[in-house]
Amino acid sequence: MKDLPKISESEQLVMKNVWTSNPATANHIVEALSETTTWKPKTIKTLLNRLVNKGALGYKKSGREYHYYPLIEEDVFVRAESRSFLRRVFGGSMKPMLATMVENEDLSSEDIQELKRILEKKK
Amino acid sequence: MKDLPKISESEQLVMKNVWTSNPATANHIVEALSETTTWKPKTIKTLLNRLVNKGALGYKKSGREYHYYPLIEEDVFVRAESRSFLRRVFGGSMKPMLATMVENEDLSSEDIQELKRILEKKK
DNA sequence: GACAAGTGATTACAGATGTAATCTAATATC
DNA sequence: GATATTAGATTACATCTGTAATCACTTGTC
Repeated sequence: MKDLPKISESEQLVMKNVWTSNPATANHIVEALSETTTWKPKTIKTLLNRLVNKGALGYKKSGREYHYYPLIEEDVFVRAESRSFLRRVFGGSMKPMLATMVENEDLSSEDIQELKRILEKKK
Repeated sequence: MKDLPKISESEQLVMKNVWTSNPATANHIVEALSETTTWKPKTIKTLLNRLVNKGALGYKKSGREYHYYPLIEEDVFVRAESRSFLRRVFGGSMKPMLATMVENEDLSSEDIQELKRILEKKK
C-alpha cells in the first residue's frame, strides 16, 4: 500500500463527512460540520483545499459548485491509522491494546460476546 | 482525569524511554534513542526540554547531570491515547476497531485464544 | 583561581496545523 | 452587457513539531 498523505485530526473530520456522503459540495460539508464544530465556513474551505492539495480529495466542477469526492478509501485510511496506533502506543502488540480498550470502555455482556465472535471469525 | 499535555510522536519516543528506565540522565536517554533513531544529541535534548515545559517530565539536578523522571504515568497516557484513537477513527465503537485490527495483524490460534481470555476477564 | 569541559536553555528555521480573512474569478441575475 | 453574488485560491498569523546549532552557565580538573 503506497504512502497515504498525512491527514491531521481536523482534516479527518472533513474526510469523514465526505466518506459518508459524496460527492458533496463545500456548502454541504460546511453545513454538516457546523453541527459538530464551531468552525467558520472559510476554515472548512481551507481544510478542503489542503486535502485536495494533499491528494486526499478530488473534485468535479458543476456550474460554480465543486463536488468533492474522496481519492482515498476510508477503509484504507482506517487500516493504516490502526496499524500506526498499535505500533506507536503498544509496540505492535494486540494483547495489551485490547486489555486497555476493554478497561477503558463500558462493555455489556452482549458487547463482549460480539467481540469474541469477531475474534472467532479470524481464519 | 485532567487534561494531559499534547505529546508529539517524537516526544512519545522520548517518554517511552523514560518510562522504561527512570530517573535517567540526558546522556542515558541519548544513548538509548541513538539505537533506534538518527537524531543528534541536541535534538533529543530539545525534546527533553519541551517535555519539561509541557509538564510531562520533571528533573532533579545532581552535580551537573539532570535526572529526568515522568510526571505522567505511562498507563494514564496509554489509556488517554487509546480513548482518543477509538473515538477519532471508529466513533467510539469497539467492534469495527477490533475487526480492523484482527484483519491487519497476523494472529495465530494461540493469539486469538489469549485475546478471548482478555475479553472474558472483563467483569 | 583559571581554564576546560559538559550540561541545558535559548534560538533558529522550515514545514505542518488550526483558524479565518482577503482577493480573484466565475457564475447568476437583471 | 453590467452588476451582484458566490465559490474557491491565496494569504495571513500563531502555535506546534521536527531537527539541530549557538550561547550561557555550571561543574570538573589541574
